[in-house]
Amino acid sequence: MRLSIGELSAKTDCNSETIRYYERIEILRKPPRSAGGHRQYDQDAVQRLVFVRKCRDLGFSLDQVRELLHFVDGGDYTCDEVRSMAVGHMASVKRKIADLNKMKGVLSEMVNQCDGGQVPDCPIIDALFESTLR
Amino acid sequence: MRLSIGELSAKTDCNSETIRYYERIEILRKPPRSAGGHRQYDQDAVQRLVFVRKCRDLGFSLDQVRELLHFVDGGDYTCDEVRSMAVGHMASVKRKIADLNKMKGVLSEMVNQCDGGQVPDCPIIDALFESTLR
DNA sequence: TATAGGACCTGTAGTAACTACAGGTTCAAG
DNA sequence: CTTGAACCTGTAGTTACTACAGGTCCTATA
Repeated sequence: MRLSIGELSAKTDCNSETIRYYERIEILRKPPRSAGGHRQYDQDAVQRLVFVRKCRDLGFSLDQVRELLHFVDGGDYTCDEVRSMAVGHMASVKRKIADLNKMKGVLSEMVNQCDGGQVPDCPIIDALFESTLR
Repeated sequence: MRLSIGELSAKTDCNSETIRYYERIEILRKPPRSAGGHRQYDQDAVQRLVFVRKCRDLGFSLDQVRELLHFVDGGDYTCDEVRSMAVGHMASVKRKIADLNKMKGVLSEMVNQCDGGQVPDCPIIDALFESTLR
């Protein structure tokens, strides 16, 4: 059974503009069209888009997704290759978490300095003016 | 003592293109110019840029920075206002951390499923094809 | 003082990953 | 057969920079 772009959109929780965008940048394949030019998707297209969205949800870039799809499409990948991409990505996720934790620490320290009164002179602003970056 | 854009750049670890960009979008003030048209910065400009960079390092958006600078410039702010911005921002940092931790969890689970051998069929890829998003 | 070459100038375009139109066509229900 | 929702293409906007191209200025050295 063929799906319109709107139906695919609903099924994958990915909006139609984004689907067309993915097609344009060759993440998704060009689907067949109806007589009037409307896109018609099959089950494989659903699978592929689910794959893409899941990768995106996990923070992979579209370039990384393209690479993963290339593995899948070619069928010529080894578990090793995929695993090392995943491990590398995990490392970058960990770095981001560490950075954000550092931010959180500084922010909470700043907020704690501040009693939140009505005085027009704020320890948070003062802290932001200090030139000791990080 | 007047600083050239390159000197300001070195002092604040913010590259010259970015400084000009900040001026264009009215985060930094237009500095006076030399006879030949080169920008000349003073100590206040250094302070202001340090403030901006520190905010950015803490993850504030440029719009938020603009708002904070508006407080500072006007002098008509209360600690309450600033504090509530900081608290709001901290909440969004916490959300990001939570999201990334979720990603990390899923990634590490996927990676653990995989022994990283040479077989061309990978549990990570399989997991990415599963339609259960999040 | 002439000159070389680094630093500076403006303006535009590119990046990532979408999103939001405008202006037009097709589809499907009544 | 009509109507209006869904679809089509193509372009431009978003964030926070970065990277030129093509030209001008500044300053240290000969």
